[in-house]
Amino acid sequence: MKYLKPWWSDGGGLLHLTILLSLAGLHLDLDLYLLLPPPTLLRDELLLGGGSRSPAYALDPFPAFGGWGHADHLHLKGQEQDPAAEPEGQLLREVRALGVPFIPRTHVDAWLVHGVAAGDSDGAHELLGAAAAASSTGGASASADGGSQAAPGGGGDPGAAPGSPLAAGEEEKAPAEPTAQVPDASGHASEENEILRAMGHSSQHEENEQRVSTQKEKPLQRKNENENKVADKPEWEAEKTTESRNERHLNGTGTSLSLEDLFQLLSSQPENSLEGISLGDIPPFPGSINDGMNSSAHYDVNFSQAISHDVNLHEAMLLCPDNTLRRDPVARTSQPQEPFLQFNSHTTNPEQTLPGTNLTGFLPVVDHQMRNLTSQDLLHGLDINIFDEINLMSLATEGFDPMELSHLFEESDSDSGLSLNSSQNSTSVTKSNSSVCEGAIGSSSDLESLSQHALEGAVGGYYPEPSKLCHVDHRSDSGFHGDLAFQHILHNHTYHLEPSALESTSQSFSWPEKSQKIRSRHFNDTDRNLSRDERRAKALHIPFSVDEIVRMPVDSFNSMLSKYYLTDRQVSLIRDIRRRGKNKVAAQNCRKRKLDIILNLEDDVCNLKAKKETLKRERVQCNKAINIMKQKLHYLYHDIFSRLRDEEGRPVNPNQYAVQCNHDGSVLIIPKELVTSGNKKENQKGKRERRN
DNA sequence: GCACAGTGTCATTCC
DNA sequence: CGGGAATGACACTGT
Repeated sequence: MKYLKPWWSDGGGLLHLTILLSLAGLHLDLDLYLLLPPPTLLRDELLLGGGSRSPAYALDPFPAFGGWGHADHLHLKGQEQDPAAEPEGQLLREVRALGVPFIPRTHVDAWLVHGVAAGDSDGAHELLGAAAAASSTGGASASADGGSQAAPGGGGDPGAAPGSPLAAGEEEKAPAEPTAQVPDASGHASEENEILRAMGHSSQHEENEQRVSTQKEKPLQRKNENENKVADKPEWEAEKTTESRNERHLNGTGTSLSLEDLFQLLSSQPENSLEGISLGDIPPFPGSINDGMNSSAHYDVNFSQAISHDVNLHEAMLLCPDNTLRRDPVARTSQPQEPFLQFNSHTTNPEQTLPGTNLTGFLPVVDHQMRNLTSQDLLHGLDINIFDEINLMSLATEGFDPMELSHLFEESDSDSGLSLNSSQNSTSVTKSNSSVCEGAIGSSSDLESLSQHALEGAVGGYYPEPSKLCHVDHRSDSGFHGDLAFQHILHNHTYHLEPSALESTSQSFSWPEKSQKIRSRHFNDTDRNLSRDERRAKALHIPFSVDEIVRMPVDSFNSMLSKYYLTDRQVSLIRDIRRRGKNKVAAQNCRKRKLDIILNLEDDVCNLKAKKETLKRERVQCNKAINIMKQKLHYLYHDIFSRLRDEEGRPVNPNQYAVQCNHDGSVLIIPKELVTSGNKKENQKGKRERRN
């Protein structure tokens, strides 16, 4: 709480406060979701005519610091606004159709109170008590109003609102753990249980609301898809422009008292609570966050990029390794584990303090987990990769940026497309209209599923890995889970998740030291069914399947590109997909052909070998025949000469005479000398003839 | 841990 | 000249 003034006086929103506190201690990250825009933003929106839609902004939390000027007017509007009077305003429809997160006001209030308690200030108890008492007037209705408002807002994703039956089912377990394992909390166990039960009811109520909103959401999404074909602005641009609008819905209606009173109490706090604190004590935010106002705009407007905060936190950590990002020992020893205890002990009316929020069942669990970890324990496990993953998450949550996504995919190419989990996750979404939010809180297992579900929704098909949330989760205390609940508002319900994927995804929740390992395993499990191009296509919202893109004839392909409005990135990706697809088929054919050639050659070799054997056998047979003929000739010779007699009647010596057969058929017995000489002459004659 | 096969992709060439 | 096929080379993954 001490850090409130510098930021507030700087014009920034409460969000700054939470960021600052998150730097000093992990327990305050939750407050990142308190979207209280700086006065300039509010005025801008007023000028734009959006003020009437943002009762949440109607609050003037800084009366002691000058206020916003229009606060009263806005406040009246916000309180007068009847959810039924504007059930589906165009703006709201646009926002929901774009799947932009929508945070029920009640949750914001709950987190605010929680964040205050986590602030570990002496005045926090009083503030909490006062806030609870103040919210008792509007808190009860806030639970209902906030829930009803959350439903349409969460309509961007059926599981948007954290309320869920699952949470209700787990709510009995959740409170028991911290109570049993943390003796300090035993004194407040009953109060915790009451709170949790109360919030379980609220979450149940919200779930019912979400079911209604989910049905409304589908046609809206279709409408949005159709509009995308015509609209020049891609979704991600539209989302950016509508983020501020979404934020207006964050607080919903009805519970402004709790916030307002709290702020008044804060402003009326003695200055000693702010003593010794200056901006100089606060490590500057690097990068885009240059000053309080800018950072305020950055964080407040893009409340949905809760992870983005973490990215900046990471950057700050990198730039200021010795700064207070790592909680100082004093803070570590003095602050840990107190927030929830304080919160519980000083929340006289749980239902009003945390109206209708699913955080109820969740907080004790997180608390329990956090109790077992020091802030350093949590931060030590965070490496660059984790923050890079968080970057992915930020992409998913903040406006859809095809360029960045594409870069991400390119970077992830080497890791088997780590990029993203995709389609499989979404099945859980469709499945989890009831379960997504249910898991919102309830138990650690629910938390796992929640982290998964929340990821699924990121941005239409582009789903960061659940483990990323896990990393963030470790540092961000329960606040982040609130963001988790927001993330799945962006669900794209067009993708399917296999049941096995659900199981695997639930395993993805782990603490940092294990997350990398499990992350890769999870990715392998969940992303196995999608090629990289398919993931890329979904990430860029390519309205065609990869198969279509690849197999389509050239003419159809070109006409398709000209028929639909596609960004350069989309066209480039489509052409790449087609090229790679064609080449992939070509490579397959090439290999098949090569294999066929090899097989054919092998067949040829076999045939030739067989032929060789046959020829060998024929040769042997011929040789045998020749030998037989020689033998017969030899016998004939001997037979002839045995019968021949010379002029004196003596037998003719076969060694001196030879039988010569002439061409005319005559047979002569001539001396071998003549035969040899005659043969020589004939040979010489033949040679001469051949020479000539 | 290594070898190997299968696969996707890129670069290049050819048709 | 553009698109696609063919193919060598490389990297990655699973067995």
